[in-house]
Amino acid sequence: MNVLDHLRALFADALRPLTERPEDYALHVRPAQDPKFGDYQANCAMPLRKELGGNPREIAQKIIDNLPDQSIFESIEIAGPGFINLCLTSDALVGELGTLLGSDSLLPATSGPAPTMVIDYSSPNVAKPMHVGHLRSTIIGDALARIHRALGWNVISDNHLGDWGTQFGMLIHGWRHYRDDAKAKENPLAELARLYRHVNELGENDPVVARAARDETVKLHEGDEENLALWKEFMPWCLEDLHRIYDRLDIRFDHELGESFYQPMLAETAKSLEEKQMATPSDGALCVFFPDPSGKTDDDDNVIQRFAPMIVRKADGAFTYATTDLASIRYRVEEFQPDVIVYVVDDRQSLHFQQLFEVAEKWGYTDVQFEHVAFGKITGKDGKPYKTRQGGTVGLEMLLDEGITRAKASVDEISPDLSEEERQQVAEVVGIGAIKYADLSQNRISDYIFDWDKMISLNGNTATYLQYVYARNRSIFRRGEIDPATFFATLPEIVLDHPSERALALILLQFPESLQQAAGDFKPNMLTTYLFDLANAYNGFFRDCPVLKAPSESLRASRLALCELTARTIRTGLDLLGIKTVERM
RNA sequence: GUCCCCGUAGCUCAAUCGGAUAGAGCGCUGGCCUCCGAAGCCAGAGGUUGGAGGUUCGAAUCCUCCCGGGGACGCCA
Repeated sequence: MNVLDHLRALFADALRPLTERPEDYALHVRPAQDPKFGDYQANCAMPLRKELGGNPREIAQKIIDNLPDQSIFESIEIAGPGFINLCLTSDALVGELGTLLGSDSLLPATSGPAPTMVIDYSSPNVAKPMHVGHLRSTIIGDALARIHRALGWNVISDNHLGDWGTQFGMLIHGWRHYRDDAKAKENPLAELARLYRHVNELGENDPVVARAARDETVKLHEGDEENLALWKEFMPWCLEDLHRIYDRLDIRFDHELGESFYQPMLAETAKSLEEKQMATPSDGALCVFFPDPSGKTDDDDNVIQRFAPMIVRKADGAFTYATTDLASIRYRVEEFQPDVIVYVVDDRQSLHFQQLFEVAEKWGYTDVQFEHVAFGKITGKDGKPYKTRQGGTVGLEMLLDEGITRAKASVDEISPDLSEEERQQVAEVVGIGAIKYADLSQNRISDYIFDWDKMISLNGNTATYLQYVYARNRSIFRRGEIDPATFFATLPEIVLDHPSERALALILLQFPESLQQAAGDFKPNMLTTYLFDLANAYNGFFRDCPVLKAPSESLRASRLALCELTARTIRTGLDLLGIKTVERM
């Protein structure tokens, strides 16, 4: 069981006679900020004083007296204005570690019905090369999906592809007029990419071409059979192209329901909004307005609007992405019955989502929680959007290649003893891991400065550092010629005599807490911070406590167990971030 | 003009619904390989958390105002 949850349950019981909201106050139990305060601290007495009055230290004492079971505590002390500092017994820690070591999973079994989450991320436009702008949504979304799954959620990941946009007009126009049959036959995907770039370039200088491409899009949307046939021909090639990149990133989706999927539902969506009198005609378009609830008017006697209107149908009859998003909400709710729908989309679309969620609620979707998980942009060291030296967009594929190339150069230099094949494998794991971790380790809301040297560095809070700690850990088992699977078939007794052993033990038990934190706030950096802290605690242990040369067989086995649990935790934690590990590097 | 996000060490960033003395990395200074991987570890210096008020036992965190940066704002998605 998760230690923190256990302590909170204990304190909730102790608080029950004192307040009507024991669970709320029990949330003030948390890991100690400083080891000198103990392992955990309960900060419930001070806020409770607001409700009960009196002296918070006396309240703290009452809480302690009410604790139903104090056997897991080495000490319980009241400090300062009423902090309750808790120190766990080594027996309690050892017991939990033993359970973990003997279990297949590092995570507590979940109880109760699993909540369902639909998570929408990545969402590139097909038929256009993916670029650096798609990176954050893809990586953060995938990590959040994995973390929630690990915590027992029923997670449905959905890639809301842009597969019905103007790029198809360009492709269709290009296919008709500039196609190279030989190339199209040999590699249709490459030919499509070439045609897209070609028409895009032509259109920038030639209004006639731009117009022709737009007309093809309109024909497609109107259901023109020939254009629809071409669309159906192109789509598998486009998807194949996307999946190749997702494979490299080790990312998969449960669904890829793009704009085209919802296209048949849009008219009905608009109609429903109109019937419910949520949307009204305005200047030929169909709009949802957001009047200020106060009913205040401006100088021209118009009711003040909180936002610009959401346009459901344009004056030319075309539907907008807002309509598509509403249709997708209806579909997702009916199809998956989610408790929450999460959108991992950049921060610039906050207003759109604010409007979308408000309209959805009004439309009747009140039993589902909506979350916009926003993030900032990727910039270069100059703080401007990340571009190539020539000022162009950085392709995602090239970015991955460069990460691997840079990692390969490091590995070649540092580990010449590994075979070329193994160095290449290591480079791929390190390169991709570095790119992902650099993104995930930062508070997602800030802009993030893309810096190759920093992300592949072995110093500091990087994937490479964690992978290195993991590999060093595994080398202990290799050097000792110990196979973990057979060695731990009989569980050794764990002893925590040295402070570094104890510190490592404590943090090992906090892995589930870090996941809950990361999941609760949709902040993967909570998990990266935990893994970095764990790696540092392990380094302290590794420095202070010889493992293979431990003074006794039993201590050796105990320390091997701590190594093994550390390795499992780092491996699992990185896996939940979508990052792989290698046994040697 | 309205609204949203951000402002923390020289630089890049953390900080668990408000908690004890605000923490890391880089860079800087010094120390550690007859010792399980030195791509490493340890120690040190470095702060008026943009500013001013307020709320309270307690504020980087909440409220108000101001300054600075970014972004969004009717027929693109």
